[in-house]
Amino acid sequence: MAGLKYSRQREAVKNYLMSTKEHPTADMVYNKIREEYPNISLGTVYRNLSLLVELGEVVKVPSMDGCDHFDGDTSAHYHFICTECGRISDIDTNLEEELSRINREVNRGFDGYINGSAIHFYGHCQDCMAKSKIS
Amino acid sequence: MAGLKYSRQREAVKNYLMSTKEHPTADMVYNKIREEYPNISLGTVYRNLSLLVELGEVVKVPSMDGCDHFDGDTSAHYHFICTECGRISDIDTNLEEELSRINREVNRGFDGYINGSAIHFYGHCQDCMAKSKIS
DNA sequence: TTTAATCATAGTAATCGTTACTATTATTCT
DNA sequence: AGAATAATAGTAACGATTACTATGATTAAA
Repeated sequence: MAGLKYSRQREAVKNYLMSTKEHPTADMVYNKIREEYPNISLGTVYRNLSLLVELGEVVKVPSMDGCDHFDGDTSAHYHFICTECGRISDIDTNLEEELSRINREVNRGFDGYINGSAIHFYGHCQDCMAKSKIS
Repeated sequence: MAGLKYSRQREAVKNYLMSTKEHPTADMVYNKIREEYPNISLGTVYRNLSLLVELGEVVKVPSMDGCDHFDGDTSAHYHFICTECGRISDIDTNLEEELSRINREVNRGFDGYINGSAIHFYGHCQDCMAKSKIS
């Protein structure tokens, strides 16, 4: 009744996302998977990405560049977006304490009910800092 | 040399955004302004919105629904997104202290340089909570 | 206050990420 | 093996946004 069948393509998408720290877009996933399955279709990539997000096996990451990025690491962590090059990287600092305190604090003064929050960070990545020092 | 000329349309866009707490999309702005200027073009709205964002007179707000929302209130505040109806509302709690502490803490363990962060909150707005109690 | 320069506009076409559709292929159940 | 059904490839459609172009408005100078 669940009706979910195995597919090589879906497995390849998931494996790739779990193996990289790149936070790729759908198109980047497509191009990577195409190395192994040259005629996978872009639609298949999109469909499997949203399926995996629904299943909670993959996470959708916000970005500056207007298109969705994906992350196979579903553990609690946060993202840094370089305002120079747009690259997304992981923040490893544990913020669960602070964030749940903030959630409680904000909930106290709020009409509705808050059950989650998202935080992300902006700045210059290591590479872009190095580059700007040279020039 | 700055070359920025006055335009009624731009002023209307800015005034509307400063007068509402709705966090409208470009299309919503377009429909509102059309009441006063029936043949303003959608492109004009988009162009002025990004211009105003560049000038820092308006702020772009992230959302669930895939399209940009705008806010004429540029003071430090945060946003709540209702996961039921998608509506965006303001959070008035002051979090500057907590957030700058978090920024410092995260910066300590990070390769690049963090100069900002964004936080937003998810949950059910007052209206949607009322509705779900009825049914 | 005409003139010249240039910015902004309306209207339309093009772009880009994403989703929907359809006939075919793969997986699963019996 | 065969029937049932989910997943695929390929393509068309979609919606938000951007680009283009000829016309109109604003500014600065004569």
